[in-house]
Amino acid sequence: MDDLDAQILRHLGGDARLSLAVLARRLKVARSTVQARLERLESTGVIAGYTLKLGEAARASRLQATVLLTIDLRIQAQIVTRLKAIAGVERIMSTSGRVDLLLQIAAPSPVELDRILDAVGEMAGVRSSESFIHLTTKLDRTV
Amino acid sequence: MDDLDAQILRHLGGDARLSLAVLARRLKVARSTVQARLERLESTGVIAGYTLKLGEAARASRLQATVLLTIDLRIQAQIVTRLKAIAGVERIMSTSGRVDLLLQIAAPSPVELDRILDAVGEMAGVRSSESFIHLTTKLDRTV
DNA sequence: ATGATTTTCGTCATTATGACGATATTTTCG
DNA sequence: CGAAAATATCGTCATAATGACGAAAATCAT
Repeated sequence: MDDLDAQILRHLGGDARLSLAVLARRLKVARSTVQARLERLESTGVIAGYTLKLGEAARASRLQATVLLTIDLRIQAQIVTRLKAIAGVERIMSTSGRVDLLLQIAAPSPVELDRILDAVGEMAGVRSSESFIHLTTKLDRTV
Repeated sequence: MDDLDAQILRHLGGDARLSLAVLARRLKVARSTVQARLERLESTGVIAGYTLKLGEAARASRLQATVLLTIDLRIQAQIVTRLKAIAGVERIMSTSGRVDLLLQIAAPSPVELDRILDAVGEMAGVRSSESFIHLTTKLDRTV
């Protein structure tokens, strides 16, 4: 993970569909160098994959929410497994702090979001849940 | 936004570096059709961009945190502007619920993370802040 | 220093891209 | 309904990018 790797990550973080050839010209190295570097970054698990960022036009039909959960930690693994089985659950993180798990949820409609939030809140082992519905995204420069 | 568009989004969501040609073969339409569709999805703002997902190998050297803020809503715009100026702030969302803003923060070290959290917490107009440091990512199928 | 290992480079055959005119399909409205 | 207009899809060029791989350069260990 030297400077060249970092630059590759930064450029692809900005536009993951950049061609190897263009990237190589920008970084002023041979195309095959970038190709080798990228293969290594992928195979060593530095890069987990490539995805797209939806714009406002698409987010309009997508309600999102963040949920804080405190749970019975003895059955955390079980809870995580059951959360994964819910389609709208997009991210699950364990945290240090007042809560144990942090979820990010997406649903196509308020009704559906409500259904998911209920399902999560009433799951066995979930002691408390608090949810925050996303209104507008003011910034998103997620890597 | 018909079914073909949705399929294009789904495939590129899974792997944003798929070539147009491969994508077209998978969807069994002409490559130029996918090309035209994709150009439209991009120009109409359905797709905001393409980015990469970092794997555990890269996340190891990246501390992340979620922060809940209640603020003086009269100067929300100003606060958002100042938050954007902080390098580690990756996402800012306004929310309905007990808090006003939800931040996602990333830093290369605990010291740096602490510095950012302090800077945010002591910002003028911020009434209260609560932060949750991410320990492990149990699931990430963010679109 | 020198042999081993890793990294970078150049190049070939194959495949993908951008551009665009030609069909086909859908929409509009008399 | 049915013809004109507008969209969408397709096929096909010339150009560019990719994957593969051997050769040259740089780095590392002893």
